[in-house]
Amino acid sequence: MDLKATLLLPDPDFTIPMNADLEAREPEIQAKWSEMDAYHALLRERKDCPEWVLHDGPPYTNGPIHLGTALNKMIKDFAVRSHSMMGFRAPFVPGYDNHGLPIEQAVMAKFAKKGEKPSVSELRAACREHAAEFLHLQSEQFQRLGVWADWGRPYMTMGFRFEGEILRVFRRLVEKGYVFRGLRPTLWSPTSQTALADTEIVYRDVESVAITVKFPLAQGEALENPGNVHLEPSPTQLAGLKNVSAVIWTTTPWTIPANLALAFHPEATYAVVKVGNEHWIMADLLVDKVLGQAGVSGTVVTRLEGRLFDRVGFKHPVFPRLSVGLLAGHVTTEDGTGIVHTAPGHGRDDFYAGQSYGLPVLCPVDARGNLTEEAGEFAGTRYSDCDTVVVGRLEEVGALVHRETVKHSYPHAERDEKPVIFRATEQWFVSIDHDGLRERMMDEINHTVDWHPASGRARISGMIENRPDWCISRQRPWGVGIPVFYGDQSGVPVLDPVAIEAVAEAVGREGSDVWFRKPASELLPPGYRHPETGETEFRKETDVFDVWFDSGSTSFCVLEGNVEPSWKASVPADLYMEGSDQHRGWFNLSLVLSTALRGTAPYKKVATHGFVQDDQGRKMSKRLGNVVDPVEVCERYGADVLRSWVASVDYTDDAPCSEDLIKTAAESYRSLRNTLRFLLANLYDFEPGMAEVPQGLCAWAVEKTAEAARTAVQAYRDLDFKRAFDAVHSLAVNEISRVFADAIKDTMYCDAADSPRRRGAQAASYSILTDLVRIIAPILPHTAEEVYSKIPLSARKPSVHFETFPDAREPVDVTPVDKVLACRAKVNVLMEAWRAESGTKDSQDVHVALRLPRDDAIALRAYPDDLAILFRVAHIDIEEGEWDVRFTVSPWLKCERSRLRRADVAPREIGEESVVLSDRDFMVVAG
RNA sequence: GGGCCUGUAGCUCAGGUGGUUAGAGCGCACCCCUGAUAAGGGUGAGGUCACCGGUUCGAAUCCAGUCAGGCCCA
Repeated sequence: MDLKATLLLPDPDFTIPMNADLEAREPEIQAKWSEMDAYHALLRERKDCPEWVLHDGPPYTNGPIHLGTALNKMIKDFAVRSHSMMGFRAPFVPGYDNHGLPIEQAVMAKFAKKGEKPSVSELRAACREHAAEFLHLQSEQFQRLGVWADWGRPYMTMGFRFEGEILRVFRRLVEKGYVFRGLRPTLWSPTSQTALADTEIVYRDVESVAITVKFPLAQGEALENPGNVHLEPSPTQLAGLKNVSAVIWTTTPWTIPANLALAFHPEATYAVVKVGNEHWIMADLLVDKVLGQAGVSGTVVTRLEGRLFDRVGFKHPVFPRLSVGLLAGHVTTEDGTGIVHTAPGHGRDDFYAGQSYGLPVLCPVDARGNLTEEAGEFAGTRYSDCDTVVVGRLEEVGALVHRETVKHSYPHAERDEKPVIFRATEQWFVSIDHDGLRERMMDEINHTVDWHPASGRARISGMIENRPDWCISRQRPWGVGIPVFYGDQSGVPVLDPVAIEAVAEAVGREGSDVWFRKPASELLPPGYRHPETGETEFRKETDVFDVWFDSGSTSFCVLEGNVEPSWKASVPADLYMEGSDQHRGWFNLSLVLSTALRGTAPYKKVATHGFVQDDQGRKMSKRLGNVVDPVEVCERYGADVLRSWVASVDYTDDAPCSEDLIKTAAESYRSLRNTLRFLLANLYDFEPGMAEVPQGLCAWAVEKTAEAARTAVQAYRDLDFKRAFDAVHSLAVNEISRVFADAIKDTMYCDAADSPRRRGAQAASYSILTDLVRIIAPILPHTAEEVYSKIPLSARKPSVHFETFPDAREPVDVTPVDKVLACRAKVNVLMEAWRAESGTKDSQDVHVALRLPRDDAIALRAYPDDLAILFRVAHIDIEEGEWDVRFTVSPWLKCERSRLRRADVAPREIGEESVVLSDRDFMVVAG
């Protein structure tokens, strides 16, 4: 007879297919989600729940997504989905960062290709279009990853209302007195009279005049002290020495008139060299080189540490002015003299070094590159002519040690290939020390905000402690115009909240183009008068905001709901989650604006992730050909496989990825999927409530699942997705597949359909499956949904993602079964050896005579299920005593139906046929 | 050059307050099953815990340094 037909085998049509075919299946599932508007439906489902807000940091819309942006959005999705399943109402509004130089340059390149020179408004329109194009592409790509978010209403920094709200953030800063105008060195093109960004610079080799110059030690004469710097006495080592000078070297003689300081390295050793009747100070390591170039000889009189020159007064070689000694880390002893001529108006290092000593930003060079009145006797000289004028004067006063011509690389403007200069220009700043802002930020960092990993605190506090005032102005066209008017005659800026609000309204309505399009008279309230000068004619600021001002404002523009009411969420947000580079970026500037205006950080917790590398720890780059494209992975393997990869790495560190690692992730995904498939395949004739979970192995498996669920939920709470996934995967492989699934097969297939034992095993499978599917849902949302849709549930939500995690129950003591399994492992090792020796292939043919200590024997005897099934053998005898195992080949017949050897297996008559069956199988078949 | 971080089996990762033969999953090898079958089960081989010192009765674990890598800055 056809015994196979009498078996209750798993139904392959009922369960999920083994071949996941995710690349086709996932888009179908996603289509269902968008059909039911799952994101909003879930928020409605949780409308009375406590809120948990992850505020999205906006990616820049200058290209398609890459693995890094994908990883970022996926772990955010893990966090949002898991918190929703913890019972929170967890909205997620995705955002995009649209303004800024990279887009502008990409667009300029397009124009250049066509040989066109766009006007500002044409350029801005093209930038907007470019940003919108990639915004839409990124949105599609993020959705393909399975990320749930308010995709229909994302925030974008170029949105009209968003732009208007940025201006209101500025207005509030002005009201509180944080905004000021100051000088700062920028790369400046004297030929086109404009500031340039770093990326618009190319470096070319040029020949420059390099000079070595002496700055005499100040000897108490009356000198102008530009920053009113508190001076320290000169080092005792110099006492009694005559004609002492610090020696510097520079390739920009035109910056000598702007010199305000001499920078020493605190840890370098400096030598005092007697040359004739003079004493020259220079780095010890460079003495030979400097003297050699100058063509003089000298002897080292003494040596001293650089730190001793802190705040020591020197004298400008030409002007009756102090040049103060200061300490700076950027000083090197590799070239020059080890003492750096410092002109805060003409160099970045110089500027910051000067800032920390309170020096003014002296910039005696105008927009065309000519020296100004501030350069005293040099006024009117073109900067490039200083090579002769200034150098000649230095020679005259006897300050010039040496003059040479050097070849070195020097910045040039990309557009006209002409040299550029560092020149301090007027810029807008946000003061970091106004109203104790810096201390208040430090307080938030150290006492209020939670950092994950904990090292984030140290990292950002170092940056906040040392950060200079924030320069928020950029001399660019693609951004939000800084809403400042200048009196047409006086040039006095208007920082008036009323005027700013008027612009904010117009921009919120018509977009930031309006600032560039309309004259001041149409932007200001009718009859507006300059608050200070009373003027009625104005011109507009041409600078735009630093893009970090845009994105730093999101806690106001998005979370406060002023731009879009439905975005309104609790502030501070529960979590910000971005790459660790954002300690300097978004976390930093968001903190500045929020603490200044709101008095608190915008976040309760900050989590950071590392960067994606290849599997050899190298950066991903097109050149190395080691780039993994997330969209391509979705098409070839599926989003859930990519998400498995994410869950397999420690994202707080750099994450390795490669084709091989994706394949590994796919394997681990398949093993989990197969366990789900098996559990589900045996539920085709089951309904919840048919049976309770029986004691023994079933109760054990259910408890192991509950344990894994507890671990996973705690891990989700800790944002430790790897631990959550590991817990589930390890359970599915070790406990469920290897033990439980294997042991219930006989019951499932061979018992009568309604046997209590079979229904009990189904009840256990059902319980395990419904737990598992919820625990994996945040990481494998498509697979969870697919399985969930097929489970014969008593109460069904519209989606598995509307469920909550399994409730934590009291742990059940399953140590008796653990003990049995430990014995099983021990027996397996010995049996493996015996089988090899005896040539017995199948463990199902083996009788085991097991002698073991009392405790173990009790556990085995108390095991309520079939021990032989669990051990995959024909029979087990148990006696107490010293550990010993004997194996023999079973003398019993093999049941033709269940393929088990048992004592009761014998030939039976069924109709005309004789079939070898066990009692159980005979009963089932004979009915 | 500075700040922060990382370096444990072929791969991805675990290894509170230092203490028995350093663990897991994947991969690999061998074997079994062929009623989860482009599946499943059993067993096993793999590690100078980056390197070099130090503290200690004892260090993957603490300290100093070196090397390599990453992010940010200079």
